[in-house]
Amino acid sequence: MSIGYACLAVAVNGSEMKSCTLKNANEERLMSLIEHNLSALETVIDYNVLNGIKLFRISSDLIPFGSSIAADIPWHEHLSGEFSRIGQKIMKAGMRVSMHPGQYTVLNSINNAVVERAIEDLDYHEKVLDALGLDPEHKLVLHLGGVYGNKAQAIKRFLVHYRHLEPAVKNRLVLENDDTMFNIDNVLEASSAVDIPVVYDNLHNAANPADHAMSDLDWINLCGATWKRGDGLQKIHYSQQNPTKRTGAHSETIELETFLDFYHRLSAMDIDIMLEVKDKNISALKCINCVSNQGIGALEREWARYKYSILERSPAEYGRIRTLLTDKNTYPALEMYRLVEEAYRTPIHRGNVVNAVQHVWGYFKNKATKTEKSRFDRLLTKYLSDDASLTSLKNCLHRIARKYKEEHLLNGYYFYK
DNA sequence: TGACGTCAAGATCCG
DNA sequence: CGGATCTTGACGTCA
Repeated sequence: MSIGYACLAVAVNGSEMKSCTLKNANEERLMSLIEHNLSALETVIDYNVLNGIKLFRISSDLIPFGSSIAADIPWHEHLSGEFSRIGQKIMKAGMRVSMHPGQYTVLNSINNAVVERAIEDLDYHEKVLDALGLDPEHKLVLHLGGVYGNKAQAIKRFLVHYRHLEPAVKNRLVLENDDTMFNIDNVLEASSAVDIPVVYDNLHNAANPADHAMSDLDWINLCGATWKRGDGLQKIHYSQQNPTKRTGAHSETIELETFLDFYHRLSAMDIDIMLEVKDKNISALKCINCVSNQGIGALEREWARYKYSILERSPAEYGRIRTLLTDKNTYPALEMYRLVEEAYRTPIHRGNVVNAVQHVWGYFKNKATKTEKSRFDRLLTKYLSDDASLTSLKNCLHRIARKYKEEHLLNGYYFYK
C-alpha cells in the first residue's frame, strides 16, 4: 500500500518544470528544456525517496511538446544515462510511478486527426516510462474520451482504436472514470471487453455517479478484479471536494479525518492511493505519516517545515506541537496533524503574522545588505498600515532566503502555504 | 464562442 | 530596472 501525489512537488527547491510557447520552440531550446526538466524530475524523485513517498505521477510536461515537435528529437538517446539513473533510483526505492495524459488526449474521437494525435501522445508517454527502464506496473492512466451523443458507440470506437495501439502502450494503459461523461460503470464495461485495469476515482464518481448507487468500497472491490498479474497493485485516485468550487473540483488540502475514515473502510486491502489535491506532496506526507509509523524523525522533519506557517496563524498551536514532540519515544502523528489543521483553520491576525515574519527575518538580520534591510523594513511598515499585501512581504523574504540559500526556510511551507 | 483544467510563459503595469 | 499581477497558450469537447 502506497500513498502518493501527482506531477509537482510543493516547496521542493529545484523541482520546477520549464516550458516554452510553440512559436518559440526549436530543437536546441527544447533540448535544453528537457535537460532541465529531467534534472527537476530527479530532484523530485530524490525528495520522494528521502521522505518515504512511494507513489508518484510524472508530469506530462517533462518533454515539452513531447507528442508533436519534440517527437523527432532523440532525447531518450541523448539523455539515456540520466533516464536510466533516475529509473534505477525509482526501482531501488520500490517507488511506483505513472503518467496521465490529460482530458485533451481523446482516443475515441470522431475526428481521425485527433485520434492520430492521441496515439502519438500515448506513444510519447510510453517512451518516457520506457526510457526510465520501468516495467508495465508503472501505468499510463487514460480517460475514455468524448460521448458524441452516443455512449455505446463512443465506447465501441474506443475499443477499436485501443486494439490498434502498440503492445507496449496497451500493457501500461489503465482507464479512469471521469467527472462529466463516462462513469465508473461505463468504464468497467469498456474494461471488460479488452481486460484493461480500472482506476476508481471517488470524487469523479461523486460528481458523475453510475445509474445504480454503490459505496466507494464496493466500486473499489469491483475494480480490483480488473487488475491482473503483471499490472501491480490495484490503484485508485482519491480526492476531496473543494467547498468553494464547482462539483468535482479538487480541494486545497486533504482533510485528515475524512481521509482516515475512507482509508479505514478499506481495512486490509492492499491498494495504491494517488491523492489528487492542490497541496500535492504536503497532503501526501500527512496521510503517509498518519497511516503508518514513519518514526519520530519524520514528524520532526515535518514540524521543521510547518513551523513558521503555524506560528503565523497560531502561536498557541505552535507551542502545543512543540510540547507534543518533546517525548522521542512516542509517535504522535495524528495529534500533530490535527493541531496543524486546527492552526490552518485559524483566521490570520496581523500580530501573529508580524511575529512569524520577525522570526524568519532573524535568519538574515546579521547578513542582509542595507538595501535588503530597508526594503524589508519599508514593506513591513506598509503591511502594518495595510498598504502592502502579506504576499509581497513574504516574497521579499523568500527572495532573500534564495539569495542566502537558507535551505531550512526554502524547504519549509512558509513561503508556499 | 466560451468554459473547462493546468501550469508556466509572456505581457503589462507599477514604483 | 525589478517585482507584482494579469493574460495567454496548448490541448478537444460540449453547451
